[in-house]
Amino acid sequence: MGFENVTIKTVAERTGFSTTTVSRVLNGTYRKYRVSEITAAGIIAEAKKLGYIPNQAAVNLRKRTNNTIGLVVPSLSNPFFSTIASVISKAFYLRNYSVYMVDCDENEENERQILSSVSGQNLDGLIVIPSSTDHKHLDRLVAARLPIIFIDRYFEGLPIPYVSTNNYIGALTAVRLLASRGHEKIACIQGNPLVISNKERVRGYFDGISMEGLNYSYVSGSEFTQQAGYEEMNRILDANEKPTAIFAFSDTLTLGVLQALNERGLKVYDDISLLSFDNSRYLDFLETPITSIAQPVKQIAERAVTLLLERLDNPHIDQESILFAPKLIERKSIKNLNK
Amino acid sequence: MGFENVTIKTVAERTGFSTTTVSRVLNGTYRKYRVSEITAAGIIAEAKKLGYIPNQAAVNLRKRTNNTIGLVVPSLSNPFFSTIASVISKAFYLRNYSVYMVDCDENEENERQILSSVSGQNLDGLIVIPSSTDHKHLDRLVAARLPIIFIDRYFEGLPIPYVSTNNYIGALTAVRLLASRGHEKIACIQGNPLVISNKERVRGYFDGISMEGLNYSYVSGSEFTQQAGYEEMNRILDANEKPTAIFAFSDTLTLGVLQALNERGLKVYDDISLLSFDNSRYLDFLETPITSIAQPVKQIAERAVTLLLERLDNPHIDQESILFAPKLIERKSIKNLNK
DNA sequence: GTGAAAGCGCTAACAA
DNA sequence: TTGTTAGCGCTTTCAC
Repeated sequence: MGFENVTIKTVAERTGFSTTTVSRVLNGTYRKYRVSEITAAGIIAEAKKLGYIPNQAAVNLRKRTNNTIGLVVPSLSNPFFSTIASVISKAFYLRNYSVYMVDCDENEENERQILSSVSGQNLDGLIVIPSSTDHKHLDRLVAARLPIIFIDRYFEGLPIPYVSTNNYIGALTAVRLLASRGHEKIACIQGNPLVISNKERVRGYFDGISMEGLNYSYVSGSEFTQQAGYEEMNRILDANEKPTAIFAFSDTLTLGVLQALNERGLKVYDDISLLSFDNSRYLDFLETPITSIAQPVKQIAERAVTLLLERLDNPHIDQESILFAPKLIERKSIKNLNK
Repeated sequence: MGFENVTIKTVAERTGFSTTTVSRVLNGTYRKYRVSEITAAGIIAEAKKLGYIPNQAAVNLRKRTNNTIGLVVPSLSNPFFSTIASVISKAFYLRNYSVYMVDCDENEENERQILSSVSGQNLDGLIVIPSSTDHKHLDRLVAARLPIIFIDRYFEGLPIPYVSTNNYIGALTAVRLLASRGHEKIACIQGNPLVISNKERVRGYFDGISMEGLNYSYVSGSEFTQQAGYEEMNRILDANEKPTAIFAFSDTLTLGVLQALNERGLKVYDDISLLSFDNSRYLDFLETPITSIAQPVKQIAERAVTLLLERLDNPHIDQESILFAPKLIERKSIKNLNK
């Protein structure tokens, strides 16, 4: 830092007590050792006067724990993830935990590296929204019994609790709603195809298609960005067989869809129906308000916090994963073709 | 962690070299000490086999530095801040720095506490978007010569470089544009009134009003949230003297404005003109696309990174603060009253 | 080219 | 009620 040389030793010398006593007082365990209140008060006063601040590295090295949890997210520039990060960060702060947060940029290799160095940080636990397809790089951490909770994306082979939305039901609901309005050609634009939340939506999409006995299906897309949505939508509009409805797997994708539509002077509802995932606040105010599948983002984040906290308290607790129910928010982007 | 007992000592025992040599090899300084390549290769191989991961707490304690920078943000749930956080996090990751990120929840007291404990973390530097009005709690860090960079918000009394948008010019431009379209009653809805970026916008607003010789002015608002925007807009609509144009200081506020308007069946442009700050992507696709003042968010974040990195390299460098020019993005939310 | 030894600041047995 | 002592894992001076 700079001239942070005030240590317990300094305080010990100035008060005439041993470093042990000073340490006990200053880390709050002194009652347990029945240090007299008067001694404690003196030490605390002196520490304050000196501007003593405990060196966390020393504490960490000694106690082999940090009061810090790690939070690994794919990308903070995606509102879905940054909202989660915000909730988690605040929740742990309130409980005197630090959060060591890393943005993987939706990149598997980054995630691997980050997680491989994570054990060097002596973290107490980890909340991760994986960017990765497999979990080899996690196995070591799991074996070391580091408490981990997954959000949004998870690995079915791993005995690690996860919290997410029931994406399958969400997509199924979406498709069936569209079908009930007479849509027979429903195309979907996916995000990251490697990730389970996306895969589950695809599965729900196909099951919806087959339940409804439709014989058109179309899935494409590669990542959850506006640019990708834009490109995919253009591809769809350039194809021979055009869908009557689009199911976009996120609002970032939706923005790209709208961009493509705009450029061609096409209107949501009149020219093509649209349904999205995420239910961002602004959907209400769009030219055509867009029907969407909402995820309970805050609940998801809060549950993850609870789970990790439980686990920190009791490392041997048995925990259940949870898939929250998505919620259909109807607006005005779906034309009724039943006439 | 768990059973992370592989230390340099383990590696030393297994290879027959001293911990000194092992340390030199494993932290990459061995060339300097002319350790033979063959020794190095053997040690590296063994370390890899053992799954050795350096204990950062020990490194930190010994070297009194962390390769970690702190990032203090008001709230990750605000897209403006989360975008910045994303850029910064990725940039430092690329340069092998860890980022210790904290969300203050736009709360002064939180920030104070966070910053007071920060020196215990042995951080190498700090990027902060302050939530606070004064800088007393920063003085100690400044005195300790900890490299700090401010983003968006800053303190003029402090010799700390900042990077932000020229908010004054942004607001001035906005008001003058509105006035040039014949608007004489322009109300503005502000965000956090304590924060300099907001204050500068207010100043620009008032200067615009007076330059244009208008005699109506109205400023209210308390925080950068949709809810606040909604409440303020309702207040405005319930007042006797109604403005013809609204200048909202962020897109989060804008959403609240639209919500209030929607509820009353009022239309942007036809019933009231609207201009916002932030230029979110979705503004293009709103029922009435909204004219906005854009901030170069990524540039801001990247410049902050560059400044801090420079400072880390050379602690005595003299650095310039910078105010980026805002950019007016015209859309269709401003009616021309000059007829 | 390699190693012995000291010590970063803190905590925790163990003693008294 | 308080203190002595050892040591967490690493780096670094000094020595050879």
